[in-house]
Amino acid sequence: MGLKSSALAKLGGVNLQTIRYYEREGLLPTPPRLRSGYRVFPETAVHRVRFIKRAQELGFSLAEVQDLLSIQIDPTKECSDVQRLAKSKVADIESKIRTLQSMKRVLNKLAQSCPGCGPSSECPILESIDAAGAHA
Amino acid sequence: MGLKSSALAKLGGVNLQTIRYYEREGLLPTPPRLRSGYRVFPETAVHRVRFIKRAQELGFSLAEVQDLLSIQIDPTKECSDVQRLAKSKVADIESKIRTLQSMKRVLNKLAQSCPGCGPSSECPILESIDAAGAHA
DNA sequence: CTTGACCCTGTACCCGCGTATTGGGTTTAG
DNA sequence: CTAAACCCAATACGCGGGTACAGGGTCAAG
Repeated sequence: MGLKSSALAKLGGVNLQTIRYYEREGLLPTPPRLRSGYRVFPETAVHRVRFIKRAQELGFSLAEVQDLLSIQIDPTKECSDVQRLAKSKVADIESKIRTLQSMKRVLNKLAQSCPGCGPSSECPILESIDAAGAHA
Repeated sequence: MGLKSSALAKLGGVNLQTIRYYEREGLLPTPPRLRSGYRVFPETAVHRVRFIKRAQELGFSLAEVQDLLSIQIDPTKECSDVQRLAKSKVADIESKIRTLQSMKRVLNKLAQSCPGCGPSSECPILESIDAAGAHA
């Protein structure tokens, strides 16, 4: 019963150092210790580690994961609080997507303007980056 | 004739420190110095600084900007080399977009599954992140 | 009793891209 | 002549999310 740090790391799919890092950052509750000083985590900590990793995959920063966790724990918090965070993260992601799409659009236009042959000194791509004018 | 560091910074729209940083990183050619040690950049350096900033806006890292610049300078390099870099950057961006879109899709599904009311302890969003199973 | 596998703390380091600070030397206008 | 405004080099710091290393204690098997 109870997991030592490296067991938790293994089960959670993360590095041992990461466990300690998460504890320092307050993402994992401070575990009790054996008289030797060894940490003993409850089994539920595996759950917690996986929660963190999965929330990260959804685009949440560790600070935001903190928020999610504290909402989860605080009984006065509501589902709507969670939903608000989720929606704001979606907006966040959408804005990143828009930025990337505009980069892609410009790059594609540049790539098309280039014949793909000839000396680089006359490459329209480079010239166009050089001539950095107004470009909606 | 010739620009001192801070003049170049102003014209290039960057911080003075950034100019020195770019020089250290080899993005700006080593400028000649006055006997006082002051750098004197040619006017064309403004061009260079703007090139760097614009390439960054298109998603290129400074290391990649290096590549672009060395292609631009090397007369044996061809337009096709530039085009290759541009296309691979587009692929790069597309992959980032796909990742973000999949995050967004999952988050939206989660947000929809949440009634927006009730205690956070029963929030389907949190439960779903918790239950981190296989999720294409 | 020793060896090896494990755990601890504290500290330093990594990535990219700068920015700030400290402690000087220079140049120029008044 | 002096003070402001500028330049220099070297170094440290910031973000986010870890990772590595050094120098120790601990625990189980043989």
